[in-house]
Amino acid sequence: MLISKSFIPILKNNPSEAKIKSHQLMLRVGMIKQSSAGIYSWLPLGFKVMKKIEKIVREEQNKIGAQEILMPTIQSSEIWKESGRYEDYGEEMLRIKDRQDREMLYGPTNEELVTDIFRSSLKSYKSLPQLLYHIQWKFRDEIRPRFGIMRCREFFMKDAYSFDINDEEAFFSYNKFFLSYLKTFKRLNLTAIPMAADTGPIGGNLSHEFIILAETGESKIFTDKRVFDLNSDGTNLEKKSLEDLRKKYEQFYSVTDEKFNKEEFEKQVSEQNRLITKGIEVGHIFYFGDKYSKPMGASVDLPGGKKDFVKMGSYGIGVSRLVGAIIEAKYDEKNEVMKWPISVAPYDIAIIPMMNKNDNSILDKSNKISLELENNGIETIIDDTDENLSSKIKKMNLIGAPYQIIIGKKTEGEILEFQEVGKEPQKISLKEIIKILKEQKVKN
RNA sequence: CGGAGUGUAGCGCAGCCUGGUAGCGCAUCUGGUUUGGGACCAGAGGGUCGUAGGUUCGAAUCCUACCACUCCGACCA
Repeated sequence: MLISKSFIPILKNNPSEAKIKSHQLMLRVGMIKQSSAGIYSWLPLGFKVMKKIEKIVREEQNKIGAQEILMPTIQSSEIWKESGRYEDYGEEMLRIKDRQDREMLYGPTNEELVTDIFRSSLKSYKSLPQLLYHIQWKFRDEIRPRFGIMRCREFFMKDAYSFDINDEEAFFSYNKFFLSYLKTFKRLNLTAIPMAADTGPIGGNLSHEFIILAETGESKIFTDKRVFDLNSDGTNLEKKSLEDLRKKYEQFYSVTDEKFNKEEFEKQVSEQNRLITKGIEVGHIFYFGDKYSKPMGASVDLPGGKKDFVKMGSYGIGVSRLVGAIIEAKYDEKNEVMKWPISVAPYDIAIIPMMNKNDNSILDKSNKISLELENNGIETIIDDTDENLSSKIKKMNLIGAPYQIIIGKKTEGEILEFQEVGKEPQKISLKEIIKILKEQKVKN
């Protein structure tokens, strides 16, 4: 991509309305544009990142056998009346009337809709388990939207739903998502900690929030530092292996303030292991049994000829929120340097030519290098404007490609000035650069 | 919803108190000089001052209502 042809409206000043760094960067570098309170348009740079996050989320859902569907954003109030949540959900639900005066709503979540889909199609225990997910816009009419896309009204979310024959199988499904979430966040280069959580209006009694640490987070968390040393390596999709994984995490005290109990915390966690800080909720999983299947009559025939309501869980990841969450974790606002994890970077490498009006050779060389990189599956962005070096570097630092090449009169032959953002520059050949980036991309 | 603010050019702001028809920096456009860490010179374009009323000879400025947005709080997969 050539900067001169791109739609990446960069501002020199921070817009005054943005108070946290993800919001500042996103407006500054033209990733989003506010449309009204808590509602945003996604411009090319931001959309690219969000799409890459979505892709990773999708891949990790597919890996545990979940199947993708797409439900509408507008739902009928009927099914919500069936579940009883039409009244319970309150002002946060955006209610709309169509021309026939029917009560509709913009979906804040999809338990009812997916339960309706399930009950009308599947009747036998033999069809279970079923894991369905979709990635779709949601709307929650927050009292006070804030922090840009971190707490907005319209947002992009992956929500999955599990259907099982009994509790044991349902916990098995739950644990699959538990693993899937750990793997997803790891690929996004985030350390997300599963924490015991409140179930809120979704209901149920088993729930984990996945939280990443960030000063600007809205959730207060109390945890045992040792939980950060854990990972999901070696876990497979066997029932036992998944149970062990959850136990491994649950052995350490780790909760948000809703579930905080000072006595327990002090009893279970030695003083040097205590960590009280703030975090951003990026995922939330729930088990709620027959909370929806019962009132909505979603049952299957059992082997003995009896019927029972299916046992359900739901599993959310805030895809659009993750864009902000990654920035909160990775943006060095003091030096104005963003470095996207290569798995979601809008561009893999930035090429910075030092232009000379009377000599096109440097730009030609840059274009050749770019083509070569693109042919190897590496996404490039070239600043082909005639600004000076410093201003180009500052701009690229905000765009956040994790690698940069500078090409100018000092460039000698095939040896290029290559730098991983935040590390020492090195002089290596294009071949070596391609090798390094390919390796990084495969790894992530 | 309670409290506090803000609304003037794409972004950041001044002007308002003390009324006389709008200004600065950045960005944009033209020409030129530059180009190894946010360059310089010369010129240009862009705003019915959030909206609607009112007061006044005259309103960005004073008054009223409304709208939008921001912040704090309550709220929150």
